[in-house]
Amino acid sequence: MPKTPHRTPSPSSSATLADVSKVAGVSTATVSRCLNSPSQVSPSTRERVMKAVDDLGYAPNFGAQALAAKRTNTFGAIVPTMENAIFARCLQALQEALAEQGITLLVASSSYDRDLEETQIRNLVARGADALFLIGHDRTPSSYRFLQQRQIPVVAAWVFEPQEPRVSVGFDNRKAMKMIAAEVLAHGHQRLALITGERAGNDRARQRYEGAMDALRAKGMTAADLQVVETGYSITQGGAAFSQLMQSAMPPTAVMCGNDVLAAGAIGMARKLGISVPQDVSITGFDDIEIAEIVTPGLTTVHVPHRKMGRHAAAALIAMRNEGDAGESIELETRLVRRGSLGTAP
Amino acid sequence: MPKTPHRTPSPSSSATLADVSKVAGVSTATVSRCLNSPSQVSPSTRERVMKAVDDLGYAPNFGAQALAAKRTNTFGAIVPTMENAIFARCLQALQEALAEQGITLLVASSSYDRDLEETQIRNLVARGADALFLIGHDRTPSSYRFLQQRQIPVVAAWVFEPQEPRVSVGFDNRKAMKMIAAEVLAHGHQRLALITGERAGNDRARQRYEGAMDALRAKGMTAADLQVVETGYSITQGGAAFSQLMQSAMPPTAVMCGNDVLAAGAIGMARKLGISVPQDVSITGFDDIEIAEIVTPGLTTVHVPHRKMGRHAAAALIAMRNEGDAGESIELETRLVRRGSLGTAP
DNA sequence: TTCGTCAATGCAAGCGCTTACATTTTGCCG
DNA sequence: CGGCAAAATGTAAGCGCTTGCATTGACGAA
Repeated sequence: MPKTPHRTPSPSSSATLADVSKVAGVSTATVSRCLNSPSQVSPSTRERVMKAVDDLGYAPNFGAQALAAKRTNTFGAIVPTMENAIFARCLQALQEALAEQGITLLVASSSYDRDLEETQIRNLVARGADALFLIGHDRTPSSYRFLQQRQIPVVAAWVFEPQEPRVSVGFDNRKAMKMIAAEVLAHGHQRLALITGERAGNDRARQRYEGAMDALRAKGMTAADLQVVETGYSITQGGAAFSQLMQSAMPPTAVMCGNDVLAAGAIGMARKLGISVPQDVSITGFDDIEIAEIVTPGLTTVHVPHRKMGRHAAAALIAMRNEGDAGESIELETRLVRRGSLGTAP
Repeated sequence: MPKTPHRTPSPSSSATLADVSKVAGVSTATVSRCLNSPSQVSPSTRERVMKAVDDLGYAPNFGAQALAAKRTNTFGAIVPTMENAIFARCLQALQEALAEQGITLLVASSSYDRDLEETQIRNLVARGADALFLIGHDRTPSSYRFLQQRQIPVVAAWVFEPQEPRVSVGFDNRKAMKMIAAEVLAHGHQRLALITGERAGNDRARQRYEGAMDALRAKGMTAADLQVVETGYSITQGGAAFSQLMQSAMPPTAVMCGNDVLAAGAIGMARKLGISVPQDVSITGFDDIEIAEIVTPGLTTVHVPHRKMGRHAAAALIAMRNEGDAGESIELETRLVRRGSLGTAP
């Protein structure tokens, strides 16, 4: 019997396959098969092995497994933030859909920072992510170079750009924002403002701005007619931006917000300032996350297909990984949700 | 020159250390050192190696690295949900504190399900997590057995139980809930209700219930005086529970909620039902997440030290891993936050 | 010039697992 | 019972990386 060079199995430290095999009196190959394709092992052996696994509290070492098998069944997702619920429902759906196929999802957040996103991309890929779910198309060139080099399937959500070569599963931000801006204009508002997150490095924000402008231009208005405040992505910052806007000499009668989080901040601040919505000022959001329904008044906003994006992205990613498929972009619809926060101009 | 058995570096597939070493004309050891302890390598070599790394888009294979180095510098965190912001700020702080020490945080969610949590624990440990951050103490015995076997440092947050052997960094849920319930009673309310998430498998929820009862008992009331609705953990379910409560023959004048998410749902539903808060009914929350400030009226709730828990947990976990330290529980303070949702009994 | 020293580098043995291939066992048929 | 195919199991070669130890080469001192 050839001696195995492994250390003796110590109950208080992590057991290895070899430890299990020794206890069960079989080879490591048999243990491995027992775990990965039980049908190849005789029931009696299987039972013995499983008992050893249990006794030793054995759990496979993921790194070693990935190294040997060259697949991880792990996908990665990087979203700009996990501090609010904007991407939560979509991620949840993504995770559920992947779990059905036995795929684990690893999630990281980039804090709306392209460099941090690049780090996270490398991180997830190094950890063996077979495919990646990202938000938007706006990232560093080196991120794209890296992804390209490693041939990692990638799907971008929250955008839809058929002319881009990258595959996206999402919606047309510009069109959607134009829709809600047009609705605002239809309510007779003339003095308009937009609170947006930082647009540099965020294609969704830029497109939404453009969408708003599209609606204004259609009415013969120009960039000068839209007061823009660019700020961070938190509720608090939304509130601060709103307060700043309302303190100007000629405050807007309608404040459109780049997302529901900023809008919720604005509504909260309005209450604090004693400004009533929508009598004194109208406020609109974007995304239709749960908070939009909770605030008073409810937020008039753009509903985006959170769960649908997650599901379709999962399907696309799986196809791309399995079939080596190049992947195809999918456009999903958005729709206007009318609640109380948008009223006619005073 | 000894031939290396590796495949030729192909630009379109992931490069390995060996590929880099070949391109740079050095040994794999040098490349490895270049990446991990650059000071050991001469500047000229370093430069050459770095260029090769860059050209090839090389990124180390995490699994192989962990396998060889026997440390991952990765910690894991499992929270009950990522669909709302309850744990977000704490996780953020945890992540920041760990990042300062060069540690990566992997986050998973258990959907308030103990079995799923066990799966996630095994998952993260298999992936090489050196230490784990968990919520509460209520998990399957086999989870504890597993953790014990692998000697993984664990810190539980959101609870504080000095009598438990497990280390926790958090606060006394029972005391905190007693505090807010006492405040409700002090406002003259007699007909009370509690909306709570499922208590089985959730020690925080059970303790909060007990805390509420403590306050009632102190006034000579009994379990019969507290109408309890147990439901899920979403905003929607909070709203539904509230609606059910208000439709009873003798509706409560104060509805305490197990957390701010449920409370926000209740407030939203109140508006929908045309019930005014706090004139017709008072509502209280727990946790003091951002949403508590945004809803109308603002939520009277218990502020918990989100970021502090994250930071202290990080420190404890690091100490436990490095010094083999057993770890010590830390109690943090909560405080009552009075906003508009709690008023005097009608 | 000859050492000794030390910084820079290379060599090669694993880390824990999977899997192609080789070997043994089992069950059946003639 | 012998013989054979199929089932069960074992053997051993890596997967990509780190690191203890050996080797090389430069430089200053003797």
